[in-house]
Amino acid sequence: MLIHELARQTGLTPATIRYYEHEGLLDKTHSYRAQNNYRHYTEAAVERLLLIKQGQAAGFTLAEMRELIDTWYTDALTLDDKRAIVLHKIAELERRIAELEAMRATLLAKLPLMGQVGAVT
Amino acid sequence: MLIHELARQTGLTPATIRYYEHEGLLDKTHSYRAQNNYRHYTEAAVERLLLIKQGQAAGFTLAEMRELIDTWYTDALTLDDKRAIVLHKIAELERRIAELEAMRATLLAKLPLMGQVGAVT
DNA sequence: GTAAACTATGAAGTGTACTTGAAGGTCAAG
DNA sequence: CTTGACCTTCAAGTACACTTCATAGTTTAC
Repeated sequence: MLIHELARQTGLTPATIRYYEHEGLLDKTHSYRAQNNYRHYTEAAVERLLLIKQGQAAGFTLAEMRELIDTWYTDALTLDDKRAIVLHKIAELERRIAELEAMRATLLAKLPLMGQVGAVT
Repeated sequence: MLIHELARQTGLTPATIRYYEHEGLLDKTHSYRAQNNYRHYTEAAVERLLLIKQGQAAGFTLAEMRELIDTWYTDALTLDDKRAIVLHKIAELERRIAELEAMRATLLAKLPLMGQVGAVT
């Protein structure tokens, strides 16, 4: 598929996809160039971009997502090391979930006080 | 207290606190200027900054935090309107928590597959 | 009375993640 | 055979949240 179609399927823009490629988040397994120099994408590109998008929504930077994906493909780590890295990322997510829940609790706690003098700092 | 002490108590830097003031996140109820032009802060400043910090950790922008805090102090909204705005923010937080949990589920699902050919997109 | 450690301002620089613009090549439809 | 909708690259611009720098005034300790 062409970049326009990939953009449609992922909810990104063609410019963002080119930017991600430039940042090393996509590689030759996701696209090839046709004779006219147009990028053609595989289904793997859709899944990779959706994974990156989900990571972004979860607060990971592009660099973090690239590192995470890279651990999958490196030969410099054992399978157990790779699993440990992913488990570490999961723990990070759980810490963040706890932070959001703390903020939620803070807002809930302030809710009944709203409007009172000095209730909100 | 001076800016250095406020920074210590909040985990921010003096520069960041001045920046927040410049961005309208602190006002005269949080500090006054001494004769030497030094800022002196009240305890309210500590709580305000910790609230902002918590909001930041939860993914809210400074502009969002300022808006949220402003709803507390405006006279242009009824108490019910204010509560509705805060409830809306809480709903936003819950959507974000769901996104983080989705990412967590994605990573957990990939965990047992790691190292297998084509397992990770 | 001077050195260290604070305070101030304003402007410029940094990193992340894009977005926009310029200038041009390609392709399908009528 | 031209119009419109794609595609290309590269450079510059934008928004956010700071950080750093330059310059200068103030306060505390010895």
